[in-house]
Amino acid sequence: MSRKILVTSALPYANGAIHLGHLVEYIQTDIWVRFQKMRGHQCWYVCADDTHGTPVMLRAQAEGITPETLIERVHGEHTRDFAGFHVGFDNYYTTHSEETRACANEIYARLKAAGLIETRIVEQYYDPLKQMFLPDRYIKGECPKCGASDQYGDNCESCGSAYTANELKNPYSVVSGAKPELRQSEHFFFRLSDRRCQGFLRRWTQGEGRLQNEAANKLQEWLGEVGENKLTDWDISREAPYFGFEIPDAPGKYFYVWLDAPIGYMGAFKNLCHREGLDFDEYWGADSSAELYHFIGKDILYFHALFWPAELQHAGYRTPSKVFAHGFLTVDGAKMSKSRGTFITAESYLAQGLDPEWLRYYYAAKLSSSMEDIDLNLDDFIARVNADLVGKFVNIASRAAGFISRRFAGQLCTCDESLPAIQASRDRRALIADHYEAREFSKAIREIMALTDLANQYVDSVKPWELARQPDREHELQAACSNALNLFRLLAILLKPVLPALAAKAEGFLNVAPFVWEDGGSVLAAGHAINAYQHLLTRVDKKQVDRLVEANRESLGAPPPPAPQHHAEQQEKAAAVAVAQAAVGAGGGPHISIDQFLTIDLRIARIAEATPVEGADKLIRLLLDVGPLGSRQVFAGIKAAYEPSALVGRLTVMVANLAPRKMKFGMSEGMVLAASDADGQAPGIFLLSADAGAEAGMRVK
RNA sequence: GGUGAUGUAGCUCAGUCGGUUAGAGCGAUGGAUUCAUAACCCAUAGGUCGGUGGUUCAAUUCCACCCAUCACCA
Repeated sequence: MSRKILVTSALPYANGAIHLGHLVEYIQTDIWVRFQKMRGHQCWYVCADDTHGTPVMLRAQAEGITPETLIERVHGEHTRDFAGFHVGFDNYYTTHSEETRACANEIYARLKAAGLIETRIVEQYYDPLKQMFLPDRYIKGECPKCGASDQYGDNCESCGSAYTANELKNPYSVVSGAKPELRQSEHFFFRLSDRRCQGFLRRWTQGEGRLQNEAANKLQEWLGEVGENKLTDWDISREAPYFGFEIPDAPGKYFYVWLDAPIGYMGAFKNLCHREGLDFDEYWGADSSAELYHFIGKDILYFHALFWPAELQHAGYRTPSKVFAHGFLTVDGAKMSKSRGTFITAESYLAQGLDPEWLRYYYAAKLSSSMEDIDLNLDDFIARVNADLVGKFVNIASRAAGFISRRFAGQLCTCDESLPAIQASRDRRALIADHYEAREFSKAIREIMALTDLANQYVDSVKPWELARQPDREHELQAACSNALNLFRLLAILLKPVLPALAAKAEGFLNVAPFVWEDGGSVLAAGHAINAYQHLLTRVDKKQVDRLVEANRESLGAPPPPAPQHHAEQQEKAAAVAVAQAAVGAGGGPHISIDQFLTIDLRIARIAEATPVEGADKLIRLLLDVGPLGSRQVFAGIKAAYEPSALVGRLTVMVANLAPRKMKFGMSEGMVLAASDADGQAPGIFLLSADAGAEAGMRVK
């Protein structure tokens, strides 16, 4: 029975290059789609560039071109990169399209009619020179807590504290350098907190198989307990100037980029419908019986499992059948890093001459249905691709083809279907199909490689090279090689979703029509003639990988990389975080200047009160007397080592300018210093003391 | 601080609804072989299953705590 399936991958932002992190998702999706198509289902795979928003607008200005020119260029780059990795979209479109605009307007109008759009006054910074409202990450200033300069509008790289842009001291616009002013404007909100949305989402998110268990649990957390409503309304509008869709009944206001991004799925499909003569409503109508799947990264689960289904539901469309979230990519166990050269773009991978199917295979061998991160271990990548694909899989064809071509004019004889290796391939087909269907690609690969081992063992057991020396055993030789090539064919069919180009070469070599899944149930007929064998796949050379890393390495001091695989405006924030982490990274590493040290305001503090904290195992609430600085409440995780009453009256050292932190139990306004052995070799926590004569409030330096 | 995930051989990972000697592939070592891009085949070595306690006749598997990494929340 043929299914009607529509599949999407998340839309990459039109402001940057595709890199290996992105490719996890597109390759995962593509493998799944190719599998569905091989099985004869009607499966459409659409995606698009996510083109709107402030970053695209500003980047275009910086380059002196229009946003339209920028996104057109990036669309070309993305299309090229995806094609290079054999990602077979049926349509790779753009959100900057009339189809997407029409869908966005329609959804907005319906939500408004349903009473789910609300107007509110929002106060935010405005750049008077540039004449635009500034997103938090386009404002810099001095940290309100530690005074560090050049900090972003949402948190401080220096002390790590979080705050709002309005709290920054001496703020300035990153765009123009001007001092921003606070201005009010009217924004539109999607009322996610509405009873209808909440009720619907509680049911929807718990739907059978709708989300991975881990994701469903996370959603449960976001939704809160029954009766409690933790959802907050979503600001979906932005003021001009903004690159995006103007809201129909609100001149000068635009849809926030994240509103029209998922709607881009519909726009891309609508465009495909036009081209292929498909019925849009058959896939998106409220009563659609087609299947709709979104592959996404775990970072955008919130948008796809809350906003998006709630929007669709209340705008009268069908909601997604399932949302598949995957984890992030690490390289050699760490976040991708430009300074280490592990922030590798798709373009450079291809330009350095690496085979895209090596990466497809490696990812497949690592991917499961869970949201766990996957690691690209470069040494393992080389070893695994070479051993599995070249040493085992391709080797089967290579070791049998020569005899068939030279001795039998390319002709095969009857395949022995009772052979254990052939039987095993047959027996495992259904299981492997289940693994593909369930996105358990690593399990599928494990099974296929076990079959590949069987095939090589078979060849070894019949020893064609010995048969070849015995003239009276010609037929045995032909039979052995025919069996081997049939085994190769069966394996190539099983691997085709992962290795489409290699499968195509195999089809050419075996002189057969493009494989479909059902072909795995048959063997090549006696008398079938194959073509001459040519190498199907080369080995990965470690030097190539080294060169790739070198080509992607940026010298220290270069601007921080965008976040590994985040989307749209989230990129900016992650970049700031990355810098903060790099600063503290190399344990014990770089020196700091005396000035940097002096930014930490250490003070002698007298413990005025010390009480246990109800509900916390490790915390003691301290009230510290800091002399002229007054008194501070600090929560310290030292309960394991100290009895609260024993602390009262003693002097210790505190960080007085640490950003206050709102904790479950109240504000913590600093921290006290204590020693402990990070390795746990010498257990215990040891609070610092001051020698006699020190007084509360004295500076420590 | 809370919640969750992860932590199994040098590497990448399975697995254990508690039960005799914990598995695979790669890598290493030894052997065999030469059809195949020195690939393949056979064999061997290598793990106190993150740590400490507890429950149990029995725990890597269950529970508690701790450590490390990551994520989310506040």
